[in-house]
Amino acid sequence: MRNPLTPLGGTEMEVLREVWPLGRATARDVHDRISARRKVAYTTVMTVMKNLAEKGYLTYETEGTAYVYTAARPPEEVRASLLGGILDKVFGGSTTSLVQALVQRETLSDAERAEIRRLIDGLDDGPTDLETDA
Amino acid sequence: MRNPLTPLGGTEMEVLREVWPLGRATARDVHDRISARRKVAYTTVMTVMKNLAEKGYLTYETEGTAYVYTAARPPEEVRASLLGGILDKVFGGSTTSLVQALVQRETLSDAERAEIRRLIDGLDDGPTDLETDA
DNA sequence: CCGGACCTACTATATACTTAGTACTACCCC
DNA sequence: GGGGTAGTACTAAGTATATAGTAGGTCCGG
Repeated sequence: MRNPLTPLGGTEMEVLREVWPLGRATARDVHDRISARRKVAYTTVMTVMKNLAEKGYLTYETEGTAYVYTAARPPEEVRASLLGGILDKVFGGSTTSLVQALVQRETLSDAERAEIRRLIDGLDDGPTDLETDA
Repeated sequence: MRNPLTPLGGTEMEVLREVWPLGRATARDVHDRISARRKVAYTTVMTVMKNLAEKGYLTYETEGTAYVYTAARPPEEVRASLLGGILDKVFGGSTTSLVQALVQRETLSDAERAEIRRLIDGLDDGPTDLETDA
């Protein structure tokens, strides 16, 4: 596809999201986890992970005969950049328009509302917020 | 691709976003507008619009020899559903996580902040139009 | 040292989306 | 009515992603 809406496909994202919490992960690790949800071949997971490495989302080192993968880019960055693409291509860059679509679909709890308010007001940005009303 | 992250590709979205503000649009209308930005064949636009009709995003009626397309689903619904997919597949369903990614990337103006606050609090004054539906 | 377990590499197929060319049709104007 | 204009249908090819099989290597235990 010469002009995708997102730089990653569904399975690629699915794999990434397994690797992230694991820190270090082999194809077997990821396959085990995904298999708990749906049927997928071990080699499929391998191929996807290799592709993700080629795209720069994962790096790997050999450990014995196996490859151990780790995230090459922080999850926050990947998610932010992906969402940025959606923001531009779907919402014409309008942040409020995006948020509107978000609330239109979701019923937010009071806690979520409060959390979101905190986020948009930038009260917790930066790495210097490890306390104060968490 | 058997498992895309979004139900629409980049060009499909681009076309949809031209049709929406037009209300009724022919392939020529859309082609003219997209051509102002980038080079694309008229027939390409035609094909994409036909595909969008097949997918249920557009309907058409003939007017003389030409097809006049209109949106089959309201833009808000399409955007909300697309974003919902992203929310689930990328952010694991966490709304706050998504908003975090949003603010991490964007610097929000005070007006936007206020507008977003209104939105999440469900007051929904209707579109205050910072963007006029792109 | 041989077999099984586990791993990668290579290969292949399917599907979706993008892009565009070519051919044919309808219509209008002179 | 012939030729240009504009439209659609049909066709096709390229690329990305998903999916998975097969072959071959390594290593460990008996």
